[in-house]
Amino acid sequence: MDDWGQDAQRRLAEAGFRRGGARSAIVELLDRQRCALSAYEIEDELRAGGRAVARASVYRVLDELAGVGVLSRVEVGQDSARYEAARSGEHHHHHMVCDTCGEVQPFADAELERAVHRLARRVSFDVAEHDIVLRGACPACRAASASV
Amino acid sequence: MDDWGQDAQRRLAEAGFRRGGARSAIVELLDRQRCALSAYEIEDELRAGGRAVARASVYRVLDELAGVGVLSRVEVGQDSARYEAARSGEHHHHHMVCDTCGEVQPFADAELERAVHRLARRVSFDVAEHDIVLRGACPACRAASASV
DNA sequence: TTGGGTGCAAACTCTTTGCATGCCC
DNA sequence: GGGCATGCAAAGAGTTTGCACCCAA
Repeated sequence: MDDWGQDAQRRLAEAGFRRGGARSAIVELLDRQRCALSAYEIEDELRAGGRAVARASVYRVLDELAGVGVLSRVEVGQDSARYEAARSGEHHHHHMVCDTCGEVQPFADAELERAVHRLARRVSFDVAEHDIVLRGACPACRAASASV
Repeated sequence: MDDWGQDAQRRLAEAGFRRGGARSAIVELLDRQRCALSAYEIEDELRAGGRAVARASVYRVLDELAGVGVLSRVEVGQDSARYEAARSGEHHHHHMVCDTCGEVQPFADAELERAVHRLARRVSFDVAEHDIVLRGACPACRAASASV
């Protein structure tokens, strides 16, 4: 499961970046996540893990990772942007966001992907990526509002 | 085509809002658009049209319109949020964004909508809305980069 | 030794809030 | 006349930039 981390480090090296402690710490943290984190969450997790990284460095490294194509930036709402490892094929997924509590859950759907790819061939743009966000109520918040 | 504007005004009134010049100017502007505008674009258009509205009022009115359910907030990238009239059924669409020049184009696809609705029944969330963003190169930017 | 990597702080952009004034009802 | 609507300015949140120091190569 740490192949993403190694792949990311390799691509950074190929792009001419040197090694650095802050960058490695961020790559390792992202490699351990199952879903997207915000920049602040990344900063907090790193500090909690005993390897604090300056906020500016967090943003710089995220930008570099996105630049070499191993990081996805996900916009799930009005709040801050989220970032997650862009793993190859089989892990491709999208997100559901709870309007009430803000919880973010990943989901994957082959039929939806097929529809997107068929559509991509018909439109005037050269489509490179796609993001799909479902918004609504998570099970917990739905239960809470139903009981009121 | 101005039924959206009237509908919006009616819903605002039902929600207990009074009438106001700034609000009317914004509703009328949004009613004339074919795709989403940013808050700054709205402010500029209004000033250019001779009915300047303070930035704070733009945001306040957009928030009120979204609150009564007649405005969609669209996140299309790293830049600012965009807003567009949420017209009923037949006008439902999503967006393609050019990574190079930032152009935003609307598109609609029935198959994609069907896939989303089928998916919505299977997931744990109560899905109320969905956003789909395609990113890539618009025809002009693709031509420009191919000729380099 | 040299130049990129990092931390710190300030700047910047977009958005929200506070308060005084003015208009709708 | 009373209270919401608006404008202006300042505050806030998230992100970016400038610069000095440090470390990898």
